[in-house]
Amino acid sequence: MRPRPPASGPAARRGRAVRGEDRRAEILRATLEVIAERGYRGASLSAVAERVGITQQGLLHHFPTKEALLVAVLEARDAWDTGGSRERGEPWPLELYASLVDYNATRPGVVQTFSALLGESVTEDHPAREFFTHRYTSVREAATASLRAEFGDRLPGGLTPEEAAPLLIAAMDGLQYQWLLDPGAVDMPAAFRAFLRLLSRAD
Amino acid sequence: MRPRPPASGPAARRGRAVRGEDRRAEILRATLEVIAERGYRGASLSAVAERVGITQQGLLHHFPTKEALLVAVLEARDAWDTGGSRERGEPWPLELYASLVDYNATRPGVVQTFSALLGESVTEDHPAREFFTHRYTSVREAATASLRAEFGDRLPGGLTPEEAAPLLIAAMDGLQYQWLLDPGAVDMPAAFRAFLRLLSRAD
DNA sequence: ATTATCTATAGATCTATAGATAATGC
DNA sequence: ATTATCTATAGATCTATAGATAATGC
Repeated sequence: MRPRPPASGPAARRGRAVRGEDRRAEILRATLEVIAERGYRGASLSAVAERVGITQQGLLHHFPTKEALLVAVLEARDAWDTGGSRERGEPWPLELYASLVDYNATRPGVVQTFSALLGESVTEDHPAREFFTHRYTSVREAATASLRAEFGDRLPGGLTPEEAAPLLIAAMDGLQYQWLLDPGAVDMPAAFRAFLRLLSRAD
Repeated sequence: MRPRPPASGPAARRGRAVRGEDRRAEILRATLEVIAERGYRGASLSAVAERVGITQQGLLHHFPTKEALLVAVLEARDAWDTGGSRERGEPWPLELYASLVDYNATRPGVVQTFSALLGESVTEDHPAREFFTHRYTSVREAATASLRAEFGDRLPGGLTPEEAAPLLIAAMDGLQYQWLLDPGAVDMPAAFRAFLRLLSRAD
């Protein structure tokens, strides 16, 4: 993110060129929307451009290829959940994971974009594959550190932090799919807190 | 599945027409492969046909549309994991879920097909969406029954079977993504058994 | 006679390039 | 002068339909 001139009112007024950074931000937002609706492979540049109000060729002025656009989306969203934003610094307390799930329950669009991309990323040569592979390595490490800070080398349930961390992440991701498919059938935040109780319970 | 004539040796000999049921089975197998590699939206009829050794138009003789092909794949695979095969009858013992995860760890292709479809299914108007929605309802019910059979109305960890069931499914699915992205980093069967210990441990 | 498969092709897309025109900032 | 955007278009696909030909089963 480079510095940019002070905001000059609502961008993208029809028929007027918009400064690069503003336009880029608009495009990234529109891309997130379209990916949520159709996935990356199903997201056409035209659909994104239409939502921004420019032509597909105009869009390619800002991002030279479709893949570059996806990479930019992933970088701009490097803070996806517990992913990038917390590489360094203190480990999150477990309560913060629960808060994150609460927050996600209020923004199905973002969760849907993330879940659609994660699903696609396991297919061959998918441009988000490496991103997600690295992200999960980093997220598991972060969760391990959180669990160790909370419980030391052995959780009340008997697992080590290294054993519990992938499960904590899996529970978050897996619940998201169930919730997206049938929001009325799964109380995602409650289920995740139940999982945390399971981990924490001294009993 | 209708009855079919006894198998007449390796099907699909080049330049020879193959009987309907055999050909259909070949096509479904090839479709599973291509979906694993490219997802459903990325899977072209030509790619499937090429793998079977016929033309794309020849494929459409057996399945009139691409969507009909996907539906047939889903129906043929209605036994996906704990999905369809166990609608009725005795609930599975928990150990059988662990065995299923062990088994899945030996067939990444099937897991990848499933995971790619699940990911796509949360996008709009995806033809597998309804299938997965129903499947998860059924799988949660099955898991609830298993947990109740094993522990009664309260698990050792303090949860009810209804609370624990979505977590059990989420753990399976979530671990699959982590494992597919980085098989060396996640011991999927061990992690899942750790989750079951967490649920079961009386302590 | 029916089933399987092929060739030909329509009609929609899709990504990307080339080059012209318009708007903006110095 | 640079940036943003457009029109035109190439070249690849993609799904699906129409109709011809070949193989199979009765």
